[in-house]
Amino acid sequence: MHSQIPISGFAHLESLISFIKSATQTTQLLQIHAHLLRTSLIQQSTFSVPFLRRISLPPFQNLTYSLHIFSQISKPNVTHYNAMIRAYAMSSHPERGFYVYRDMMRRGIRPNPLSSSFVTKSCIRGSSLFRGLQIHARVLRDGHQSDTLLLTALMEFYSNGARCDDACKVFDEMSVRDTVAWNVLVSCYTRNGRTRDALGVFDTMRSGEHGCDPDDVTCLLLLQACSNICAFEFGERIHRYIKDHGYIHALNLCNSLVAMYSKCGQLDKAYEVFKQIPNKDVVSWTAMISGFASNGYGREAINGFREMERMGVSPDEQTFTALLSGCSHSGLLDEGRSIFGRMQAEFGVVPNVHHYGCVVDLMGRVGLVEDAYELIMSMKCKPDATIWRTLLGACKVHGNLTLGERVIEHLIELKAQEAGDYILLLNIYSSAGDWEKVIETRKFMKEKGIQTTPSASTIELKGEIHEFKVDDTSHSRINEVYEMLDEIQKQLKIGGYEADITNVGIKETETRLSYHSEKLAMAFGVLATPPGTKLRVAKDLRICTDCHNFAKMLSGVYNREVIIRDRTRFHHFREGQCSCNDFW
DNA sequence: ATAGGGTTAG
Repeated sequence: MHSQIPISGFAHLESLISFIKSATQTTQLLQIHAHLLRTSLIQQSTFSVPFLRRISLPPFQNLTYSLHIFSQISKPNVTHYNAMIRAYAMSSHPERGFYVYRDMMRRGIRPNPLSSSFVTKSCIRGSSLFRGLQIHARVLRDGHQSDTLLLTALMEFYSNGARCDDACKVFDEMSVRDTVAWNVLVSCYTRNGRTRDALGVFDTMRSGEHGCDPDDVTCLLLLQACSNICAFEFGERIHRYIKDHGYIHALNLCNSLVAMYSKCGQLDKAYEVFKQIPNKDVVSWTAMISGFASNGYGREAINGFREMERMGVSPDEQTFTALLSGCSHSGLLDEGRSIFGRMQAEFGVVPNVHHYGCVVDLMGRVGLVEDAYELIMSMKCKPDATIWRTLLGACKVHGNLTLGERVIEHLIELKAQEAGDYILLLNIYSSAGDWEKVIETRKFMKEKGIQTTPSASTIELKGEIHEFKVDDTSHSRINEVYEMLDEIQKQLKIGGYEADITNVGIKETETRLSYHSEKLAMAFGVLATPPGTKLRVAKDLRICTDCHNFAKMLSGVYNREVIIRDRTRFHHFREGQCSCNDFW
């Protein structure tokens, strides 16, 4: 035995507690356990609760042991129960926390706010909606609705179940809101697709009489939100806030800043932050490489990788995903293949679906669609829907009808076919002139009730985010936008633009042409900004050929730089050209 | 008296 347990006397009891709290080895725990049993101190929650805590939390997390201790306590009180609920909530059987909670009430022990807070956690981890609702009802009945920490847990619960409105309701009814509560609100908004509302919190949380200051976590969450919708100016504001509040030395925030600027198409800004990070880790390097890659600078991504090697930082899975995607976006076939080969041999990174996906994209891009198919079939890991979709996209570009049909079969087998897949197939048929199949597929889609989900595009103007969807008329200046769009179409026609009729997404509605959301966003940009202003649009799906042509023409005719970030990459339009070589 | 929270940084 390395250290001795304090034997007796009141003064020693305190050191016993600290001994429990600092125990790092199982032998120590067993020793303490024996002592607690011998002295019957185990019956006192002062000792048994810290002990339970110690063994149920990392590094031990020994649930069997926790249960054993719990059974040796003759009259467990609330705190004992709480410790057990918590242990279960954090275990791989979170739902058992609820059983303990119920058992506690059966024995006539009233749960306190802390019990409810832990059991809510167990519902979150176990995704048990109904039980969570029961707990909320009980919390209200027990009059615990003024406990900020408990209500925060309940917000998380609703946020986790995609019930954003309920989470907001809990938040609204909170009497005291601290920074953590606000952070949960931000996280709730971003996780449930309400990015603009998330950004709005940055200002609302500071105003009002009980205002809270955003902390490092808030900044991290908001930077993510900015990345999602290309909110560059907003991102800059947060960057300033980070500097002003002394968070600039936090590595996670710096890495997030690099990612945010990259995802807003501002590589220079990303690099500026990147080069000032003193202790760059894998994440920093990967963020930068990924920034180069998605903005179409495949060579720079590869150079970045070399530099990273020189600095002695070892790459991981995600570094290679970034690198390979850079190769595919820039059409660097040989480089991509070489990296793919070195990856496992030199760095011991086993290729995953994403890595294969990039190589498939790379091969598909240069027309090696059959080879890409063979590669997918030879994979050790199970092909996912995305990789099949990548190949389907390549089939569309190269007009490979038979392979396209085979790929759809695989998607059907995975039960993962989406509207977009059929749209691609439709496009393959229509560009091949096979109208019979077009009609057939359309009919099939209608029968199966496959509907196209309207995609959204956002554009930021003076820090304010404007969102557009197809046929969406909710924007306050929508009529002007449509007028402007008609005007632009007219101008572009003079320049030789023609709507791509092989594209199925465009249809006439009763009143006006139906435009893709990115066109609406661009038109709004032209309308609402002075001539020459750069337009930055973010889109949640991939841009289509027609909109791509439209943007190219617009950048020339209107002399505007346009940046569109779609689901997979950036398109920098300038003087009638696009930086990408995405087969358009 | 004892006891609690938010972030998969790429």
